[in-house]
Amino acid sequence: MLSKKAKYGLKALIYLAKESEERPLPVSQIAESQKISVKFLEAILNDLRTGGILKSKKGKMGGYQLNVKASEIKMSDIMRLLDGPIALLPCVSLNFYDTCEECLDENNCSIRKVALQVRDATLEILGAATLEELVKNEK
Amino acid sequence: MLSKKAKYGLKALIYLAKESEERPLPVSQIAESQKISVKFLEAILNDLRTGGILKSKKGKMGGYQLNVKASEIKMSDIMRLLDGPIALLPCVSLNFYDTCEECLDENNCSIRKVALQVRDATLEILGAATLEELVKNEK
DNA sequence: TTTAATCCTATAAATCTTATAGGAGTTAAA
DNA sequence: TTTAACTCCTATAAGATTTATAGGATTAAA
Repeated sequence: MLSKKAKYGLKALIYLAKESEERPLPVSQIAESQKISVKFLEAILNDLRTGGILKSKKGKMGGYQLNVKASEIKMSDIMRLLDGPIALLPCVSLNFYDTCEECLDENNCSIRKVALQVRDATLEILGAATLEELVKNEK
Repeated sequence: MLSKKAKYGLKALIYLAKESEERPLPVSQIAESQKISVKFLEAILNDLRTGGILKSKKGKMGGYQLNVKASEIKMSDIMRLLDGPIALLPCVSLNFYDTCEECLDENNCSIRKVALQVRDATLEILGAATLEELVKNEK
């Protein structure tokens, strides 16, 4: 399940992609429009900045805006930054690979093989779902 | 990510499907073979029994065994029983449907549309991954 | 009657999620 | 040059979930 953090982040990014052409938008405005706690959203947008998806401008008239084109931001990128791994198992994660501590034989694990298929299918869909697409599909 | 509970449950079921023809196996034996805490596994197998996947025999010489054929137990069934919803959002869950509390307009949510695609793709794979298949693919 | 099981309830440690609070630093505008 | 409106950083904490552990009631075979 997506965490609230990820959902809030996604909604905020969709709002940003829709509303902002050039000027940055303050957290307070985004939070109000999406009914999100300002302080919580502040932390989320900061994570997205650290992750390279947003850029910020400090001080009065400052705020956040996209750091790259909406067509280049994948839903999988956003989810990874805010929720961590997408895969069902660490041993099939592309970006957060780790062994399963309780695994007795990784090369020969049938659960792993299924998790690999799920990962590939999921990433294909989440990769096609760019922020641009998400905005388009929001009527 | 799969929880340890789900991983343990899956491993235990694979072991049960492989080892047991007719007689039930005690939790202690399964736990030892898979290096799982006996008490924890006890709770897990009980959940699987309540969910209809396992049946149990009490008392001496008792234990757990499959309640239905391995070919009829899907990985998605097991995951639902032990970890709950498979979908990314409650609003696209088949078995645990609920509205997203923070959602302002469900019918018009582009995140939801993607989550729906992911759900369908995931369930297709997890549905094809029956316990029988999992056992086969364990070399 | 003993032994080996499941099954049930309670408790708890650890970790993760979802925040809240306060203030330091930065910048535009008055 | 002061004020107002921002981001950014750290700390704290409540609540939920995960991952167990403990003890004993109940059941059934030997």
